[in-house]
Amino acid sequence: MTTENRGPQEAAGPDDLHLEKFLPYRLSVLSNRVSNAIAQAYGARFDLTIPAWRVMAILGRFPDLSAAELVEQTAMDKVAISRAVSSLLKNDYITRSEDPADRRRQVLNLSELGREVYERIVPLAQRYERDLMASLTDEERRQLDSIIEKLMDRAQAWAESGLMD
Amino acid sequence: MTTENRGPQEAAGPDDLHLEKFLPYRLSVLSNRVSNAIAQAYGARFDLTIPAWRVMAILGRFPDLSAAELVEQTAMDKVAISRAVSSLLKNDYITRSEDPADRRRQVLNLSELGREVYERIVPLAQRYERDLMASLTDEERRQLDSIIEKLMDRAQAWAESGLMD
DNA sequence: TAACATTAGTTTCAATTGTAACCACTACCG
DNA sequence: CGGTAGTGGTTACAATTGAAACTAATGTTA
Repeated sequence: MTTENRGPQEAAGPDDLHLEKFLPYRLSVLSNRVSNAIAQAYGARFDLTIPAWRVMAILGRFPDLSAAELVEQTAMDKVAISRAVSSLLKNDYITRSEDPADRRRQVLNLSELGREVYERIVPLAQRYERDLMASLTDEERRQLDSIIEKLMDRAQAWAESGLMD
Repeated sequence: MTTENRGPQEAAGPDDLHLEKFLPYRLSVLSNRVSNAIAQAYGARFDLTIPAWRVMAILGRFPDLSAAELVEQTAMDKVAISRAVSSLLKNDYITRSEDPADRRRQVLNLSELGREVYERIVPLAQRYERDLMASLTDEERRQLDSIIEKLMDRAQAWAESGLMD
């Protein structure tokens, strides 16, 4: 019932696309598997979505950011940030205060409660990451780091100049 | 106005999470950048969503699959497949015929038109992939391949056994 | 300082996605 | 056979997401 053993019916020519070898596809499957597993772990425990957790993760390291600065840091778009912020406010995980110097700007921070949650999630997230990393050698970890960097730059370049249109 | 030069206000302790170094996060950003860029290229030209294109990519190589077999091949869920299939039928990119041996089962194939589109998209997708790969050395490409394989297996293991709960 | 452009953030509405319930059919078991 | 369990696939409905319009404040120019 699997397609692996359909042998003769396979119709791949030289110009065919082998989805299972196609990097963008593999990245997508890998990324979804990993993110969903982790999100399930903290989502269930603390009522957090992925975007909300990302906002907390950034605010945990960089206090006093505005929504626009979160956009920069997270590569999320401003609507997603706005929604994450309002759900975090509802949970009392963050606080928001006006910047007197620019009354459009809102300064965000983890609340007491938010920091407690943050400090419980961090080790949990790190546990998943360590578990992933444990399947690699030191050497491979270094390689992966530099490879991701390169791919990221390349993909970034596409976005900036309609290069591939 | 960037957060890079906020220097002294950074509050990272030893147990903090450095999102920008956190593998799951980096994978997610990379994967989204890459997939979105490519999807934009073929989506605009041929009115295809990512799931629909994936279905075509598989049918291009493996004719006569059922929806369930597509689920296996693509790691998409059956609702997504069902929707992709119905949109592809609407576009006349695929054909569907009943399996007389099991009347629940529907046999899917690229139509004439679908195959034409497929054959125009394949090189386009490959161009993006090659462009990505071109930023790596041969050695790095091999490394990446094997690293992804390992990470995939690990993440798969999470799903199968509630290992990390 | 009036007019216009820009920036911060939110709201709205439509499209996409995920979960669960559902029909139709086949397989198994007494 | 008749009943029940399992499979293939779709539908329905709720939650998520994205694009664009909008409000409010600041900055800029004449």
